[in-house]
Amino acid sequence: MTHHSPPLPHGPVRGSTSGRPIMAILDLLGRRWSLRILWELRQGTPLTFRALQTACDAVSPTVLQQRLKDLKAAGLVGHDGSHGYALSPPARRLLPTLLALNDWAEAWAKDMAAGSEQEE
Amino acid sequence: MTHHSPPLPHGPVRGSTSGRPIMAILDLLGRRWSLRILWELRQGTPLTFRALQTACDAVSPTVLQQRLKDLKAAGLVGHDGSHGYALSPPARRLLPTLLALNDWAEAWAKDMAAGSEQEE
DNA sequence: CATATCGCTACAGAAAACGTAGCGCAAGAT
DNA sequence: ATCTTGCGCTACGTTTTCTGTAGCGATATG
Repeated sequence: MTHHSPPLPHGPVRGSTSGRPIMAILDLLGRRWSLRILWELRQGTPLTFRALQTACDAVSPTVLQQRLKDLKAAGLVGHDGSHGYALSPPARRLLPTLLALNDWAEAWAKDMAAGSEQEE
Repeated sequence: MTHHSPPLPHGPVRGSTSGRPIMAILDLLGRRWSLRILWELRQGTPLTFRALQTACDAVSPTVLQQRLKDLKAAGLVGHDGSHGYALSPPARRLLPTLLALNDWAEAWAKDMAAGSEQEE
């Protein structure tokens, strides 16, 4: 486990000392389950720790905890004690991009299916 | 190193057996350096293995090789022997989303800077 | 031949993720 | 008051992934 510093918009992150925000978010989202967590929270309704764990296919609580910590430090998720975890306002502004990714993925799947018609 | 199966649009991936394309891409992009590689290739000009390695802050060749293999299997990058690695047409359609992420990150950085004015 | 760069691999050590178990706490039911 | 249920979260040993460094064979150029 140990303590790594969670990536913040400025300041050095893995793979870049430039402090460019894109590098921080690329680092943060490039960790296992980060993107998935945002995806599962996209509906807007808060999810409890355990509900989130279930939604993420029984991800181990250790990583989920670590990731939520990272995402909280980055100001992307908040935890309302009585309701659960939810996206912060900045994170909600990321949703269109996430949905665009989903659309892209659908088209990509079709491409791949078409492109491998003769093989396998 | 061991061989995991790279995530493909359909078929089971880590954290989901549904075969939904979004799950596959969330898995693939949620691996270290995946997003960064796409980012560094965004300009369109092919990069050699070593140039890409340099661009990604001296990422170890083992992972870069592994990631390129995954991304190739997913049809996101191609390797023209004489020029280098470059984004495939489907991956190029992902670029607007990547640039949107960049824009979002800039705004996010401002949010964070403003939100932590009184602390630290 | 000597040099240089290419893509890529080997390998050992470090870090991250996994899976399982269970803690302390709070609210509801009996 | 006790029993139960679900909560957030932690411990800990195992497995997987990533890292860092070195260097291979191939190709090109002098």
